[in-house]
Amino acid sequence: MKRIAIADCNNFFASCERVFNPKLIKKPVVVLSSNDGCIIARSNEAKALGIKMGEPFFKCADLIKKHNVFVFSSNFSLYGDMSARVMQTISELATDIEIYSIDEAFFYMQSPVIDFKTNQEKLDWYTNHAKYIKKQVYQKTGLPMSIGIGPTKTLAKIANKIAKKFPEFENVFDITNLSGVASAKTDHPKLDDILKNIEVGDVWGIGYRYAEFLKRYNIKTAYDFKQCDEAWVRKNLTINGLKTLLELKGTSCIKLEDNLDEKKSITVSRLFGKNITELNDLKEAVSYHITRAAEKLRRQNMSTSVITIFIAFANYYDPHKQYLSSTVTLPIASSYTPTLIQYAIQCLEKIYKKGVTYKKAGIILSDFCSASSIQLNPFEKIPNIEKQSQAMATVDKINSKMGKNKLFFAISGTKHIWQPKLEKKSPCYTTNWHDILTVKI
DNA sequence: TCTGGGGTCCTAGGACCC
DNA sequence: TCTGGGGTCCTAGGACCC
Repeated sequence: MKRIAIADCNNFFASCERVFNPKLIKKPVVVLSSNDGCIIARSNEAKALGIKMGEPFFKCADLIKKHNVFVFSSNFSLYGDMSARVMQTISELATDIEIYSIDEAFFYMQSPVIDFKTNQEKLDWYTNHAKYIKKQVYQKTGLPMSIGIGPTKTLAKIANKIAKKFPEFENVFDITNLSGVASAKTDHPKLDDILKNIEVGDVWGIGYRYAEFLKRYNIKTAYDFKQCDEAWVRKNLTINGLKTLLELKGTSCIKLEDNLDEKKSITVSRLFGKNITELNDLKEAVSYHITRAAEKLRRQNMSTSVITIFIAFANYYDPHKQYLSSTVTLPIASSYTPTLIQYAIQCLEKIYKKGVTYKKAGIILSDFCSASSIQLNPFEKIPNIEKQSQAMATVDKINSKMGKNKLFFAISGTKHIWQPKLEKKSPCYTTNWHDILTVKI
């Protein structure tokens, strides 16, 4: 039978930095999120120092200084490029690859080998083949990876955790091959032992909220969850929770997907460099975000018919509401920046409250259709789509040649007092502070 | 005009993932 | 306890239609 494997690169961003800088080998390395925010990747050495994932940078600055940790600002063009090479290598050795994130891919494995003595597939084939893939990726990219194998995506994810945790497995673990006893059966006692040692919140699909909820019912481990009543899970954790439960029991419910590269929505949002209160400043920010999103949309050759805008309060004056949002459905799908800005501003005006401070604005485009098949609405004034797309193509061309936002819409303004802090405060930890690689995305 | 039942669409919010 | 940004999916409730 087919196995599902999940491969992911160990400490991906930190490992990418290392590939091009041998000085970093065996040294603690961290990578920061945009806006200097927080730690988003750590090498094993940095983990060993107790630096936590997602920790705000300023909180661990002392620790970083003390242990000469190498700090990098994130460089997404580099990571994207490395990712493409990793995925290319895997796809040459597997069928039906699903690129799940920048550093993870699911793929199927099917043993071509039959053991003639027992008339069964050779169980070790999966582990050996995964080790081969891992080796190839390392040879071609210099990036270390781990691979977990299971009968379902959820169990493969658990196998992947084990592959990472116990060095004796050399970063490859097949949960369908426990002590050489057969295959994809999931009532193997050893599997239950594994699940008893996995916290329920560490199961793929069970997040912080559900984990807290389940703990109130004394469901603490993956094994406890596996014993739950299906109807109860369906009722309290929605259909997705039920799928997770069934997957733990060995029934595959979450299939591999192919064209994940066609986005169904596009979000652009940023915290402001400083809090703002004025409607005009919000308009500038929203227009700017819409402009960026529309560029992405056109690159996908899509038009959108739903725009959502949201603004987040700087202060929690209402614990139940941290932001305001408004959604509009366009009568005719569009990718024409001025049209999208016009609708977005209408939304903004609807929700804006005077006398409140805001820390963030964002926009979401959704419900796409192909730019060439826009449904016209007989009751609307028909836009000259041909002309509009020519105009946008020209703007896009100029901006891609001359630099982002060289040509922009007046409403986006020029003051940009809302813009995020750009000064990448390089804490000069002298000897170990490296030039930040900042590449325009 | 509020009397039954059924369906769809939209919106807001909540959960999850990396 | 959300620290940043970008995604997907599900559900409840209201509006509206026949």
